[in-house]
Amino acid sequence: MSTATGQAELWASLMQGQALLADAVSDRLEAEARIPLAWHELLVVLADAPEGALRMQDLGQSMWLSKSGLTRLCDRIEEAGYLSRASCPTDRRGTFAVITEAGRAKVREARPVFARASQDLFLQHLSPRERHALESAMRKIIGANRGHLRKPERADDQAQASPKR
Amino acid sequence: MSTATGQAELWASLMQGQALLADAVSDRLEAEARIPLAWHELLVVLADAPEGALRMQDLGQSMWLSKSGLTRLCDRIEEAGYLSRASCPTDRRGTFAVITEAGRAKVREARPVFARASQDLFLQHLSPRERHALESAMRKIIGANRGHLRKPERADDQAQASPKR
DNA sequence: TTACAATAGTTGCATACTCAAACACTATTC
DNA sequence: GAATAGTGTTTGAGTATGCAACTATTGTAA
Repeated sequence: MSTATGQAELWASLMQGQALLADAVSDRLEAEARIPLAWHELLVVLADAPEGALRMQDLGQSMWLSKSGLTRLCDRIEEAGYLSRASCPTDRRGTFAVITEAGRAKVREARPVFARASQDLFLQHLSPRERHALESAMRKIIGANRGHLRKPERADDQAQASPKR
Repeated sequence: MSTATGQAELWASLMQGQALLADAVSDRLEAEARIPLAWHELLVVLADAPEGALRMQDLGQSMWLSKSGLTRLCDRIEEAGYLSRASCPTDRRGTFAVITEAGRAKVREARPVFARASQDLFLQHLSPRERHALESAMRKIIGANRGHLRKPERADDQAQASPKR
């Protein structure tokens, strides 16, 4: 019977908790490793990629950002010296984002900070059961809304797409 | 055995799922009730307040926005005619945000749309057990990070607060 | 009652993001 | 082998947000 009001509260707790958590981790990363959370996320993807290099397009798939958002994020990171761009030899439209040595050093510095923050501010407060339940629930939500990915640029799963306002 | 890599994935699923969900609900609200999610959230708070009126400050506590963010959000909603400002008679520094009749009408229109979207895109995919687990987990996270609320303006729970960058 | 600190709200500036249009190439087709 | 359509990335314009500084008002204290 706590279902009537519980709906709004479930929504609120998810929205607020995620925001609060992201914010707390972000601040800690910024304080202890002097790097924004988004930079860290991008650089980690890059650092783990084969040559430390990825096409913008591929990077975009991991990054949950619009194309232009990714371009500008890379601009900023590049300006800070943590990545550089290289044009693709086989397809000269393409651009590679390549992590620099400074970028790798920053990742080495930041990754444990992130892990610790995530542990302290997040994982530590959940039992293994809860972690599992949370991940399972979130996966279902992701699955249910997968079709909503606002990336009209990726033509793959765009069958009969309506223009959408 | 999925605990080692699972940490990163748990984080990712929470971040991505929340974003995807908020986005999907937001789009639906915009499509079916022609109102942004943030407006809906603010107007619902206002509609449920005693006289349909709340001090900016009190609104701010429910809204998860900085003071300036709230000011500007109210500016936009006011310009659309869904709320109006009234200065407080007893404390002339204060401003009330008051929902207008148009605002109430919009809330009547939007609230069921939101409820349906929330049902379809979110609640429907979770069993009662999962809902409970999700809310419990998120509450713990909120509790653990409560001290992080980036609102230095509220002096209440700021005991020994360090300046924080 | 003048001075000083605290509070409520708004404004200027800088940042980050999206959409849509532009640009630079590549692939296709006649 | 030009036109045309399609892809990959960047750029331009508009919007939302936060921080810090500012205005206006209230409370406190000499």
